[in-house]
Amino acid sequence: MPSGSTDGTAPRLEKSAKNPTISNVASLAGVAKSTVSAVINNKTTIKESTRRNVLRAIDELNYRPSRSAQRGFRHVVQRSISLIIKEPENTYYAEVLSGVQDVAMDRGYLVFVSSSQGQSGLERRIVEQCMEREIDGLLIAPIRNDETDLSHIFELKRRNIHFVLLENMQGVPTSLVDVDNVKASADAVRYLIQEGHSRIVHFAGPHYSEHSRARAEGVRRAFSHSPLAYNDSMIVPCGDSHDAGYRVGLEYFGATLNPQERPTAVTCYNDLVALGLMRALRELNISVPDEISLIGFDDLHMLQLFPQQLTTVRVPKYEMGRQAAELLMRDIESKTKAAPEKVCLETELIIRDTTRRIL
Amino acid sequence: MPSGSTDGTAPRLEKSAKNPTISNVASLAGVAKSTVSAVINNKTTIKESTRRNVLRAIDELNYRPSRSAQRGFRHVVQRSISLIIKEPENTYYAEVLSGVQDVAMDRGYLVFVSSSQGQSGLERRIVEQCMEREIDGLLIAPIRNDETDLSHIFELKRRNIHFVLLENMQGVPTSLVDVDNVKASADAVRYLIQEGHSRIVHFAGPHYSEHSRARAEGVRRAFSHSPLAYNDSMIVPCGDSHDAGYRVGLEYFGATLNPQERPTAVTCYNDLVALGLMRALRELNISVPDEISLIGFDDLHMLQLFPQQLTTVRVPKYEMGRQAAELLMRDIESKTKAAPEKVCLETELIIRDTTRRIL
DNA sequence: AAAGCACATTGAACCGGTTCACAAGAAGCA
DNA sequence: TGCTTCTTGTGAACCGGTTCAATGTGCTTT
Repeated sequence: MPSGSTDGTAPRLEKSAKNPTISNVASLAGVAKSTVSAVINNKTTIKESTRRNVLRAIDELNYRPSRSAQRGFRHVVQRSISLIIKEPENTYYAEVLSGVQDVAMDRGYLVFVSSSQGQSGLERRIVEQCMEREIDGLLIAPIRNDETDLSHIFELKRRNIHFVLLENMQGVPTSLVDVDNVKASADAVRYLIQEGHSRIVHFAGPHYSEHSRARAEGVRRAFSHSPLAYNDSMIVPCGDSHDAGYRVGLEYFGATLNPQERPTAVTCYNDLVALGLMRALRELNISVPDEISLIGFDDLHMLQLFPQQLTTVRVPKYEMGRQAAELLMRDIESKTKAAPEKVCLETELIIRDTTRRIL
Repeated sequence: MPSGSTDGTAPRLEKSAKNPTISNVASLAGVAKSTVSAVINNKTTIKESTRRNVLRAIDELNYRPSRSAQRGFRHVVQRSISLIIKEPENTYYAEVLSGVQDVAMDRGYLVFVSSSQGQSGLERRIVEQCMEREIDGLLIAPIRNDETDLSHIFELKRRNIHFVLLENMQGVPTSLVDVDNVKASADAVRYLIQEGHSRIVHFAGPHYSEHSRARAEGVRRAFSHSPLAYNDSMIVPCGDSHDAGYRVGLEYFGATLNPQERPTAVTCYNDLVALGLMRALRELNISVPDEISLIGFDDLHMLQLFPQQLTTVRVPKYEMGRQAAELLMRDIESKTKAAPEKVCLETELIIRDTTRRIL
């Protein structure tokens, strides 16, 4: 009996807008599910007329096979990880990604990159989405590190999903790859002090970010180890974008144009802020480094493009990506649960053209 | 009988390294699969002792639920799309992503970004990986547009998977969002000719890229509509990175230091190349724009950061991202197959500080 | 006409979870 | 003791595909 009801189940073709299944196609074409499956998978045993018949039914229903059922649940090693970055416009993450991707490719993994756009709500949604999928592990550059809701992170732990952080999160005992931000920032300030600067300020990043707090803490620490006095007005709230650096720079230095009062040196949360600030100072006709010395943080690859070479703290971004990916994959591939591992990489202060000795 | 074999199936616990399933856990704990499922999903109807017993078994086997079977195949709207970019270090894509993400968020979609790192083999692998997953559609900035193997693209069509290109691919009839690169490039050259330049060259991008070929073609076209003669040496093979612009610039202008012979203006494949070239010219002590006028392409947001403002062709990157995402989502959500749609956005030549009138 | 064979198609079992009606045992109550 | 109610756990059915042994059909061959 070549036509009629196919399987035991008789999935009638509802005219509603639900997504069609292989059974709908089979019943419309008057064949068995397995025949439809064979057509879809280009098996050679299908008669041309049957194939056309089935294809017509597929087309009529606009059928698309569900990928979640595709492999019959056979245990497929998916070999993919997801990297969650904060901000794609910061090429910092492009350099990290490069390291991640190199390791991943070597080991046959694919890397998905999602941007949380600096919004922690988005970070949560991305993490949740990753949990829904067959993703073997996550690398996360977390946005917040304060007392806000970290439940998505704990959910990852509860579900035994592997992840490695690219920035410390207090109270989350997990693997981590980072640099010693406090020390690196303190080194930069100490250098300025050595060079004779005494009026130094720090253009700080977002208050909720761990990197930002650590770098501000570094400034404090450098002063406390020096004869100079520290006070809180040395930390200027700014942000993490070049736009923030530009706007805050314009406002801050536009207000005190008297060279006797204003700082002689600024350390910045990151290179982008420093570049934005440089632009503001250029507009205000304040010379760098003659009137103000400037230090960035990260040593972005693109600094090379600028005519004036920024003094900055080099962060081994590519290497961080590599090591984080390696850590993650070791976790994924070891069948036993490994203890969280913290990797701390070295930074280096790169002296270039935006700092000058005073007196 | 509270303990013993559970279901009809008796999945014995192999000591091999295979991934454990919920049945293995159930049989080890001596309960039904459904009980294990209830524990995993934090149902309240489970006695504390049972819960602990099951959790112990889960822990012992190091069990992780398979996410592909998680939702019982109920028709879940995944609502996620994947954006495949060429090169993360080019902030061009960060701006496109921004537009994509804004539309996607509005509509409840999540965006995965993958970088093909300029390697077409990687692009293929990423596309294949996306096909394996529950991804509703793809936005692709294709690397190559020559006669190489495009089977992964055709496979997408065959499988009825929605995708929109961000750069034309010959012979692939599909939806597309782009600008008129030929016209935009010709406009730039025409402007230079109007300003009195006659020795103009174009630093071209990779030969296999459609954008690159279209922009070179624009140069040709501008000359053919002018009294000046075109010849092929006006197209200088370069690349798409600032590094390429720098190296080729050093070589090209290092070779002909005589100002009488060398070009007075250069149009570049993109802004990155132009910035790299500017750096090379700076090192060669050739003044921009006094000795050489320079035009970029893209109008990257980060151009603002530079002391010298680059004249360039503005490409509406954010808008391209928005429109491509909207096109894709319309495709995804319409049950019927829509005809491919080509969207062509407007460009604008932005005159800034790197071009000058001659004579 | 019977046997043999290739080809095309089928249907049941399966993948690894979730769901839910129902059952068994304990506790409460008359 | 008998009846109801509550708590806890069960097992079959199901999700949407794939797989493969078995079956049916038509064509040759003997």
